[in-house]
Amino acid sequence: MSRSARLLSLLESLRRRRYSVTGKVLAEELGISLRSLYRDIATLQTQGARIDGAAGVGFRLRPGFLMPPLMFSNEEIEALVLGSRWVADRADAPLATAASGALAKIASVLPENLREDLEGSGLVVGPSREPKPDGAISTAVRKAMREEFKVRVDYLDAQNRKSQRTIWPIALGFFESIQVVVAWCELRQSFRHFRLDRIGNVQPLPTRYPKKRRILLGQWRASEGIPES
Amino acid sequence: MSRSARLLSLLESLRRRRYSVTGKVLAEELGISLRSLYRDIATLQTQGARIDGAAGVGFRLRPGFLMPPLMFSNEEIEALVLGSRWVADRADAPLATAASGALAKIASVLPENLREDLEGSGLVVGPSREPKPDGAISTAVRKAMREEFKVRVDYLDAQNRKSQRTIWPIALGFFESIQVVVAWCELRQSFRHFRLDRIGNVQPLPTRYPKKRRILLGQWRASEGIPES
DNA sequence: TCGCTACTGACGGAATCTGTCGCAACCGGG
DNA sequence: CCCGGTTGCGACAGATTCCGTCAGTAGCGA
Repeated sequence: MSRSARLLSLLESLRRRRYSVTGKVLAEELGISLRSLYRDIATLQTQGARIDGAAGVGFRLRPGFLMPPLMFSNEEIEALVLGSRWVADRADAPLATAASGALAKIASVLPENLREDLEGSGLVVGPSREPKPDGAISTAVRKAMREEFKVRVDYLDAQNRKSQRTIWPIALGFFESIQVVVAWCELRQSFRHFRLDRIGNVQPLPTRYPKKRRILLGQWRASEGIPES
Repeated sequence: MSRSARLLSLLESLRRRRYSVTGKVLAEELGISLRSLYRDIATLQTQGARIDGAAGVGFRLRPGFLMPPLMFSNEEIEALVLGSRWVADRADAPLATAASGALAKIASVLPENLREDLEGSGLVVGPSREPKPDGAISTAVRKAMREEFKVRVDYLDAQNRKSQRTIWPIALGFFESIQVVVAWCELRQSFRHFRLDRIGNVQPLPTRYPKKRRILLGQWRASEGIPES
């Protein structure tokens, strides 16, 4: 690989990661020595890329870019198509529609050859075995999450006890056949998760919850020991 | 000026002009010889830049090398993030990397407020229960599909009989825990599907298969009664 | 304090780049 | 049909850059 190609791919590697990467990892990824990596970083910096390097932590590309990114590779197109097909198959109707809408927008900026890749992609998703869960609940929960509003739900717990709770939904997890909403539960005053198929009814409340969802998400991650993805 | 810096500014020069420029002009602008300019153009082309050069006319950068800004709805962003996370979790390593790469590229052409939606998306994919299948086989099959090449595989059928077949892979299906490749089997002279975890070895052949993959895909769909997605 | 990591400098051998020359192929206009 | 302008390619020798290794400094977090 030529050096200039390598610089571009280094930029991509940095762009891809939202948090710090150590030089050693990058060097291995590119197949060069650590010393050369530092030289490459220096080169990019002199050309205008804003790269933070902190000792003991790693490198990070600050948003604010030297160049608009290059066009998608055909593998990236494949990944997007496959992912969208999965969403179209597994998620509730509005989200499924959004998935194909997003794909259409991407297609419209693609050069001819890549558009062919997109349209003729051979990566398909097998149909889900389980029947689709109630889409209305999923849609309502996502809406509340997006806008950071509280909702009131009728819930049936694992022991089949009914309860009614006010929760602050902060994440929605997709598993093989079920979906689980992670939320702060006002009743229990702690983070809980609720299977979507055990929620009988969702009533959106007009009250915003008092913290940023991102903050809550971070706290939940910390409490469960889940690293930043 | 280092060569890599020069390549970037050559790209800028080409992008700035809507119509053809002669090599001589570009060479003078960059302060290099004509021969070196041709070499630089060739380098950019091998790196994916689509540059038309017509004798007697000049060079021109065709659109589609750099990504234009994109606009999505919040729901479309959510769909893309969710889909990409699923791919990043379930597919083989290169495809998983491509998924996050695509997302990063999308992020960098998004306006600020939408970028926040992308980074703070609360839609997550539960970890797969099954161990990941052998990524090398999946990668090799995808490559053959993309380039329409035949491959030779060692296969263990449902009755545990070993066989070696030359197949034309045309599609790869992702199911809950397994992946299945759909292919034309030269041995059986018909479309067959092969579980990826029962393929012991994949040997890429240097021969292209004689029909377009899209045509074969259509024939297979017809033979199975699957509608166009 | 310790471990990890970002940085920098120097050096010699390897790899790449550069300009020059020559030549073929192609386009448009005379 | 020819001719000037242009892209494109190969070869070559000298200049330049690049690379890995070794050594050392310094900052961050625990």
